Amino acid sequence: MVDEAEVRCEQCAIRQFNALRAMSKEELKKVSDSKSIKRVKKGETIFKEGEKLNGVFCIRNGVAKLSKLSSNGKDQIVKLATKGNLLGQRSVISEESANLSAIAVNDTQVCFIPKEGIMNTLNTNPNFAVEVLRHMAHDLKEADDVIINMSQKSVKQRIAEAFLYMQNSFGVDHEGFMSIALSREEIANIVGTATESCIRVISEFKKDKLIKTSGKKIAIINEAALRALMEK
Amino acid sequence: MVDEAEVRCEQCAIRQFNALRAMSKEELKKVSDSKSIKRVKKGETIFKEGEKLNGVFCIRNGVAKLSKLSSNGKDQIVKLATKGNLLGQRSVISEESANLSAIAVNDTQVCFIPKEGIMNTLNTNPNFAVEVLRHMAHDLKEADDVIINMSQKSVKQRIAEAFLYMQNSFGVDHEGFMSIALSREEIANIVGTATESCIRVISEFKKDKLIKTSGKKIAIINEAALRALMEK
DNA sequence: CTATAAACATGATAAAAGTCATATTTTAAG
DNA sequence: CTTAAAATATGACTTTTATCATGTTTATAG
Repeated sequence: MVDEAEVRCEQCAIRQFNALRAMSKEELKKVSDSKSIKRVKKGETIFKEGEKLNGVFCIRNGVAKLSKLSSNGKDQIVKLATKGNLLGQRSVISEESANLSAIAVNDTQVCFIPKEGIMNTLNTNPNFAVEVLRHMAHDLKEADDVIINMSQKSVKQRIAEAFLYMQNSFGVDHEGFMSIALSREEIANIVGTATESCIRVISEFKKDKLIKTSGKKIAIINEAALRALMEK
Repeated sequence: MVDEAEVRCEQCAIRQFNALRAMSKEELKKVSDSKSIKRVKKGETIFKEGEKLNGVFCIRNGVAKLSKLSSNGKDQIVKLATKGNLLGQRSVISEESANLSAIAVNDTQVCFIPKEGIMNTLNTNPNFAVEVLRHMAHDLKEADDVIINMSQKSVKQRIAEAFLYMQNSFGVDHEGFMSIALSREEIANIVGTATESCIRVISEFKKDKLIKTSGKKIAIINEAALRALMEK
């Protein structure tokens, strides 16, 4: 990770996507003074599970995966985070070490915000606290839904859902390929299956003309069918 | 559900287990004036997924299951809630309809607290907001861990873990049987498997002398082995 | 550009889990 | 107490998914 300092939070449009929008001008100024920007290259770690975090990370651009090592030695990706998402909030608030690791999926810029600015504002500005709460409530709902999917849907359905989610969250390029390009192994780690199983399903989807691929890039070509398959 | 009113929140020891502990005397008084106590019999619904909630439910005693219907028609139990847990918080805060249903696992008493008391306090008392946040952060961590278990562990491991969790959270009676007695189907719905598969694993656990049963009641007789199996 | 590793792909097989059928036991209603 | 319904149990079989082996393609370092 490389440090630098260039943009002021007050001018930063990205904060509209997260709870920082509820901070006052003065609070934001303090945060901005204390923050630092870091460049994280693809595959580099932003923080590791078990680590004590001294602040939160706001993603300026790029995508990070939040994952945890299971006792069977496999990594499970719990969530993909992108522009505007705050990482490490949960750990800072509950004053526990990080439950998940955050690793850059592609080259990424993050702002590191020391926890003091966050905690002080939390304890004095109810608007901010409620806004953080709203985001956490949303995350919790999403997590509950992932539990349902993991336990009740087949690997094929989960991969279909993952593709629809990725397309919806990260968009497509001019040729229709999804902007986010994950390895087969990463996709397997999102849906919680073996890499080979994941590859097999992708091959099947290609054969059935639900998707097409070009290297790591994937394009959905029959969204309706993929959606039907997902819902079964 | 039957309504009544008898106990004051100010005198209620249960609030020490949840975010209401961070309310001031006056705030608590208001909540207490507006709350109502309801008795919910085993199997009765406290609220259903999709319902708009006008407040939160604080469990006085008994156990409730929080579940959601999957598109394949099966119920997935996401969480068991017991004395002191607040239900419906997430929906009230994010002003969305309930994502989960809450159903009494045994005869239960809950206090219904209209959302106004909660939201007003949230918007004016940062201590309370932070306390709610802390609880939600904890729930989120738990949910993430459930995702890992669901995707990476076998049915046998998940059932072993469920038993250890149940014993730890709800305790045992004088004969060593767990105080909470779930049906095989409910256990299956917690670990996300077919009822028959769940029954088979329980039979195997009995044969291997890891547990013993008496009707619905289950007692762990070899915790160490169960724990080893869970971690694999 | 070439060597080497990593990622992708696919077959063969095994293991895990689901489904369907059918008893047996337990529980609850009358 | 009896009877019907629900829950538990188990066998037989199918489907899904994991694992291991091996080949092919694609990326990357030098």
